[in-house]
Amino acid sequence: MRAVRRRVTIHDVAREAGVSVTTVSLAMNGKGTLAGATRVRVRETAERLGYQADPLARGLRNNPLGLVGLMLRPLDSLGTYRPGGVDYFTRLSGAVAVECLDREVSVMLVRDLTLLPRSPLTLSLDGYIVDDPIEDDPVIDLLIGLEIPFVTVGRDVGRPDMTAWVDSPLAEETTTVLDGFHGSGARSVAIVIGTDRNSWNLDSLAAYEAWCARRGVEPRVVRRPESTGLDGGREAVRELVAGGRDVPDAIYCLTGRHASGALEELRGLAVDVPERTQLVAGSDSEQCRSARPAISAIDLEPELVAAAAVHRLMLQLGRDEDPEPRELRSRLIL
Amino acid sequence: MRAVRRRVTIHDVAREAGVSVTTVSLAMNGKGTLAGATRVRVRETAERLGYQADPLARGLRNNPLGLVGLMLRPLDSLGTYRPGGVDYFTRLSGAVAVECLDREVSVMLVRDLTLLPRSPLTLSLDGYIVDDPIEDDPVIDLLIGLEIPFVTVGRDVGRPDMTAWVDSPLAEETTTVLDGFHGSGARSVAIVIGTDRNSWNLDSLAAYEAWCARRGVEPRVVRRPESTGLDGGREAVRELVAGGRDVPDAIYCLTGRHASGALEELRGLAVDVPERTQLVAGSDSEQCRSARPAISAIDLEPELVAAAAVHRLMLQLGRDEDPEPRELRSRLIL
DNA sequence: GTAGGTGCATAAAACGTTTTATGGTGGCGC
DNA sequence: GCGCCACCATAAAACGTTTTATGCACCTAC
Repeated sequence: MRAVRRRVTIHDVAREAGVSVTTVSLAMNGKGTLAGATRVRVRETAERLGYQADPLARGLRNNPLGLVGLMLRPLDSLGTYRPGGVDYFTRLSGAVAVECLDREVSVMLVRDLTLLPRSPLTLSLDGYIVDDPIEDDPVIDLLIGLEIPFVTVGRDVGRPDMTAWVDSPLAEETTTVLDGFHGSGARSVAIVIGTDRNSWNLDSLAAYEAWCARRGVEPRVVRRPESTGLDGGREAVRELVAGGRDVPDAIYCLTGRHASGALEELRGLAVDVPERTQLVAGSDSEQCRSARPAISAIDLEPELVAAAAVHRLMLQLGRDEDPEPRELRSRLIL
Repeated sequence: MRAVRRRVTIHDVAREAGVSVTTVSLAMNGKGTLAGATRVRVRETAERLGYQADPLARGLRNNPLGLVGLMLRPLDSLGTYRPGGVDYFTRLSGAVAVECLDREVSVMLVRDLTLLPRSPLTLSLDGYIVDDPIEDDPVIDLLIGLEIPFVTVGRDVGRPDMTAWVDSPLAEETTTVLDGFHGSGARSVAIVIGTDRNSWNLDSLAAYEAWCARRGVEPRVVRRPESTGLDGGREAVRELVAGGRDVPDAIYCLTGRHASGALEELRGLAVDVPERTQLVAGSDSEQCRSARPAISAIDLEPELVAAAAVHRLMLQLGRDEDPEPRELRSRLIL
C-alpha cells in the first residue's frame, strides 16, 4: 500500500553538482548571491535529473502551493452539493478550473470553511474564490483572520468597503427583464426571491423596487428560501393570488427551481404561460430548458465571471501581471 | 504579503496537555500503546484548542493528503480546456467534486501528466480518476510507475487485464439508438466517430458493426478527429454523400459538435431533419439542445459515472468500506 | 600590515508532523 | 533481591525544503 515515492530530491542535485543544498535552493529560486556560472551549472544538473521541488516541503515554509479554493456559498446554505437543475455552479466551477489550468494553478472545491472538521489542506491554500457570500459572511471573517487572499463573486453586502469582488450587472439584468415585461403589456409585475442575504438577491430586489417606483407600479415581492425548490415556487404563486388577488401579468423568479415550481402552480390554476402571465428565471438551468413551455432565463455566463474572478485573484497573488479590466455581461435566453 | 499563518501546532497541544508531541501524535492517530485516559485527555485538549494536523507536514511523511486528481484525457488531446458545448466534462467534474466532498476529500483538475512542467502537487496526490484514457495511455504508465492508485472512466483498450475502471453501457446505448432508427423505418444507417483510440469510440464502433451484421445492413463509417468540431461534422456528411451516394436515412454522431455540424450540412443539402434523415448525438450538450431542430442525444448521466468512479477509487484508497456495486445507465433525450 | 569590503558558498536551524528506538516504573515469580 | 515482562511515555531522527547567520578568500585603501 505505501508507495515508495522515491523522487529526485534537492540533495541528489546537490551531490551531483558538487555543491550544497543551500546553493541548489538559491540557484533554483533565483535568490542569494551566487556566481552566474554556478547558477547555470546547478540548473542544468537539476534539469538533467528531472528535479522538481516537492511542493509539500516548500509549503511547510509558507510558500505558495499552486492551489486555490472555490467555495460555493449558496450550496453550503442549500445543505446539499447535489444541485439538481442548477447549472450555474457546475459551469462556474468548470470554468474556474479551466482558467486556473492556464496559469499552472489548480483548484479545489471547498465546503463551508467554518464547519469542522475542515477537510485537510483548506487552510494551506494560496487563495480563495468565494461565490455569492452572504451578508457579513463568517467565512470571509475567517479568511481575513487567517490573512488568506480571496475574491468574491457577488458582494458581501455587509462590507461596503471590501473591493475584492466581481459581479454580473444585476441591476441592468433585472431592469432589462422588467422592461421586457412592461413592453409586452404587463402591468402587474411580481418578483420571487430567495432568503439568502447575498447581493444576488438584495441587488435584484433593490433594482426591482427602483423600477417599480419609476414606473409607478406597485411592488409585489414574495420570498422563499432557496432550499424550498419547486415547492417554494408553487407556494410563492399561491401567496401572490391569496385572498383573491389578481394573478400577476408577469413573474420574475430569481432561481430556476422556483420558476419551475411557479410554472406548475400556474398551470394548475389554468393560467396560460406566457399568454396570460409571463415567467422569466434569473438564472439558467436544465430545468428551465426542459420545462414545457420552456422558461426564459438569464444566462449569467459563468465562464466570463470565472475568468474575471480568477484574474482578480491571480493579481492579488502576484501571478498575473497587468490588470486587464474585464467587463461582465449577461444575456437573456428565450 | 507573507501571511503569518500561525496555526495551532502539535506542540501547543502537547504543552497544554502536559505530554510529549509523540504522545499527541499517537493519541490523535490511534496508534501506539497509550493509556486510555491519556488518549482521551489529549484528544479533548486538541478539540478544545481546535487543533488539526497540518496536512503538508503529514504529507511529507508519505501520508495521504485528502486530495485526488481528475484528468480529462479528451480535453488533453483536444488541446483546449475550453470545451465549447461539451457539457459532459463540466458535469463530470462537478459531480466528482461533489462525491468527494461527501468523503472529506478534495479534487483537483489536472492536465496531461506527461507534459512538463507539471503543476505542483500533481505527484503528491492520493489517487487519480482518468476520464477516457486512450489506448496504452502514457499517463497510465506514469501512474503505474509512480505507484499512484487510479481508476479510469472507460477502459484503456490496450490493457485488457486492467480492472480499475467504470463505464457506461456503451454497447447497449448504441444498440438502442440504432434500433430506434430501424424501428422508424431507417434502412441506411451511418455512424460518425472520432479518431481518439478510447473505448468510447472503439466500443461504440464495435457495437455498430455488430448491429449492422445482425440486421444485414451495410456499415457506413466516417471518422473525423474530435478536434474538428463543427467542420468535421460537415465534412463527414459530405463524405457520406460523395460520388453521388444516397443520403443515409439516419446518422449517429458520437460527439455533439459533429452532430451539430452534420445538421448544418444536411440543411445545406436541403435534407429535412428528422423527416428525411434522423440524427442523434452520442453525448448531450447545450449545442444539441439549442440547435434548430434540437438534436436528440444520449445523456450519459455523468453524475452516476462520477459516483461509481469515486466509490471505486475510495475503495482502493481504503476510505470507503463496503464495495457496494453500482450499475450505470444512460438515457435518450429527445 | 591592518581594517573594512566584496563576492561567493555553506552549515545549521526551522517548518510540523510521524515513526523508530529507547527508557522508566511497577508487579510478579522465584 | 533479582530477572523478566507488561505497560506507558518519550527523545530523537526523519521527511524535503527555505532561510538566516556565518565563514572564507581575496581585494583595496590607508
